[in-house]
Amino acid sequence: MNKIVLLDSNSLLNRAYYAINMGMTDSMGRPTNAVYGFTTMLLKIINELQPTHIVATFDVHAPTFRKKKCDYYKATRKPMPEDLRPQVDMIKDLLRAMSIPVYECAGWEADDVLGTLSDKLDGHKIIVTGDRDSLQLVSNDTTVWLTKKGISEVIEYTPDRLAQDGLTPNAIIELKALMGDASDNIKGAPGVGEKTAMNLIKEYGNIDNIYANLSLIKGALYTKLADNKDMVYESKWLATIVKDAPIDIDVDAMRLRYPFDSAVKTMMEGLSFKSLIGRLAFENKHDSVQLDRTTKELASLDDIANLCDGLAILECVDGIHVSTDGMCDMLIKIRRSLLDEGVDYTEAVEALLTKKGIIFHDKSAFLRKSGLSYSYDCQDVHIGAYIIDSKNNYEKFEELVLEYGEDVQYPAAALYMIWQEVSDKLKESGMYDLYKDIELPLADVLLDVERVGFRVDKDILDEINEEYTLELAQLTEQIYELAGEKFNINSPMQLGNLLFEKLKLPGGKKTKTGFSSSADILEGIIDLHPIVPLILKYRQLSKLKSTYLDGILPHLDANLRVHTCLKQTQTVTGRLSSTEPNLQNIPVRDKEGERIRRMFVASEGNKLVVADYSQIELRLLAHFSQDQGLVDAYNQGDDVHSATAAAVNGVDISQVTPDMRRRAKAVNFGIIYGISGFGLANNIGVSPKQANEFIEKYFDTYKKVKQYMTDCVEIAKEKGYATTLLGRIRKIPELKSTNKNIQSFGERAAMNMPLQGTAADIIKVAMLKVSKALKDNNLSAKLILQVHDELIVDAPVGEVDIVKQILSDCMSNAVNLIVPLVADVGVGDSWYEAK
DNA sequence: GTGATCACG
DNA sequence: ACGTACGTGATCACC
Repeated sequence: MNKIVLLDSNSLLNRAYYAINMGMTDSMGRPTNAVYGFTTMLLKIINELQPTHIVATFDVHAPTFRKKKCDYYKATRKPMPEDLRPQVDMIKDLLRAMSIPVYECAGWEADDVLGTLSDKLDGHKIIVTGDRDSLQLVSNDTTVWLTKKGISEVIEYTPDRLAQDGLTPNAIIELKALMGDASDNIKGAPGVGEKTAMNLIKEYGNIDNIYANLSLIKGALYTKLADNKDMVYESKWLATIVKDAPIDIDVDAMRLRYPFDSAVKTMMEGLSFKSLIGRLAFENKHDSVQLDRTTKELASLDDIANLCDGLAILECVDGIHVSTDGMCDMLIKIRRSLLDEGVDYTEAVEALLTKKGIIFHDKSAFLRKSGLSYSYDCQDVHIGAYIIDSKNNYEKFEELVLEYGEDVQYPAAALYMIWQEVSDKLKESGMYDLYKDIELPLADVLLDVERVGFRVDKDILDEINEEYTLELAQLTEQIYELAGEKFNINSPMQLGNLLFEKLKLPGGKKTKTGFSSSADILEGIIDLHPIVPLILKYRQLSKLKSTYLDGILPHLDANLRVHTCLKQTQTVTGRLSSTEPNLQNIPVRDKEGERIRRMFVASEGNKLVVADYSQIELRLLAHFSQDQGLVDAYNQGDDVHSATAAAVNGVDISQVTPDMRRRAKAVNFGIIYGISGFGLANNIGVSPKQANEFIEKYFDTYKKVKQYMTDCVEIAKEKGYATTLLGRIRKIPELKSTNKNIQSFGERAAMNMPLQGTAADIIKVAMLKVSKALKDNNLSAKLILQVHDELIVDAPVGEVDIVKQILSDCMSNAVNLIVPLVADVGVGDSWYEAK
């Protein structure tokens, strides 16, 4: 059966244009970012879908015959950005060279052309687009590849996939008719948003049925629907993609001619698409380049295994085939030759994995996607390159290759060359040990942590959710009542207008978009109007609900565990980051935080053992500065904030008032962040003048701290980077900026990096020690999370005591400082109880 | 996509 | 006279 890909070219170019903004140009300096993104997508399509036919559709910008529909659209459509327009012609030229026909129809939207093609063509049609509207074209023989996150990922929509979201192709139209779409100038029923529309469609199925049963609908919604019936029907007409645009269809012309003609290669060379050329196949190759051993046709598993000894290229396996996404033609050739021989691909991959000395681009990503484990000696250039320059995160192999100036056409060779350069740089900069002894083994620990996951008590979650839902409904009503109107409380703009214009509360402008309604502003006017505290409470609950209740639910697995992704190459300071979901920002501070943390529980029959470093960054400050006052305070086991307050105010530690301690604590934090009078003032609510006095007194008390801070900045300026205890560097080019703000930022970063970065180093060492100790003692307790200065272990009740000991020892002895490194340990059934 | 807001260390 | 605390990620509204 024919497999026909229909490209929604304008939509894809638009997505690509915004997704790739690193100033790509061709040899003549013309921007090529959108063309590049589009071509990448085309490559992905060819590799993954292996279509028999491809056709591209475009919008026409100067239609000769206007259908009424266009008049609606043109009113609001944003003009195409200046540096995107010329790229439309570039891609059309490229498509022509590829013999991919271009369909466009004056007076009709590209959507309509897509609709017509998908309706008239026989076979399996796949529409590739970034526009959700096309989902209405999904059918038994038409699927939609919808781009996500720019263009790097796609979701394939089939009728079944739509049903998962509670949708049907027709429902897409009905929804849009109800809620409208500002970008297409479709009005819908004003006041009906996504939620209401979804509920209506769930209940009644379609608009006709809604209006047939209108009497069942009560209140404001009835009025909104009744008053706008005509508009809703007009919107539906506008939202419906037509399937009979007047176009001549020539199926044969759409047949994919791949490998492409060498003209395509020439053209891509002109566009400077070096990396893409290596991943596409061309006919009539008259390469002057000598093929090396990495690109020759491979015949057997032995060949692969031999070749990959010490030189391999694994990034992404899903199920039974190695994806070539981000990878090389060598793998394509391996696949082809193996398939020709009838060899099982899993076997081939496993054969590769018996080899030691493999160089991975990104081992973690590979193992994550494949579900495999790999514990032999290996190297990882993604991690290596991150350590060399933590600002860059080369998640895509091509980006890494581009950065290191290698040739993507021979990816295995490129990877090998990059590894050579990375390891040289690591050794030169004294960071090879950090790489080899800490970061590389840590990657395996992190993967284990992810795979074990954190148990969530769904009953508690549901209970809190129910309660919040109720309370939010009540708050909403009260807020509307006090405001005298309904509005979207979640909209900072609408809220600002209400508070500061309608209610004329003081607070004025603060952001460039309008009034600021942030919590600290609202706190300042909390007594001036009864609506303010209600809004604060609403904000709090809706934040908690959307992020930590509704936001966690989709991440629960069948065993009610969440598996966060701990990224090792994300932050500039060396910290980890946690995503999908972020388990490093689970609320803790007040009563509601307590309730949320009660959801996070130990496995059946287990306890959570939680250990966190006590003031690790401040202890590091004492260590680095060697300030006697600070060092003594820690060695004597004093409460350091109180000791600071006493020293700064010149009183005995017993005379320190809570307020003095609070301010001293704020100054201590300020020091860690690279103090500024303004910042401190903002934080503790005093005048900048007063704040500056605090700082002055602090530095007077801890003279060597001041010296240390000054030295940090000076050394960083001289070297261009700041360092940590274990030699990790953070490049700080901002220090060279002529813009004073940017330079000041660089200075604060230079003061902060040794503290925050060293703390990150230390807990990484502790994690390795803990992980090893748990294994060495044959414990089934598992490390399940790190939150910057805190480690969480899920341990059988019988192992709790030894785990407490292990955590405390490993953390305290991770490194040797001139002050004690203390870790407090707690045990409980939930995260809350254990802290 | 960007900005505002707010959750954490 | 400027604008600023350091490091993250998720959600929402808006363009």
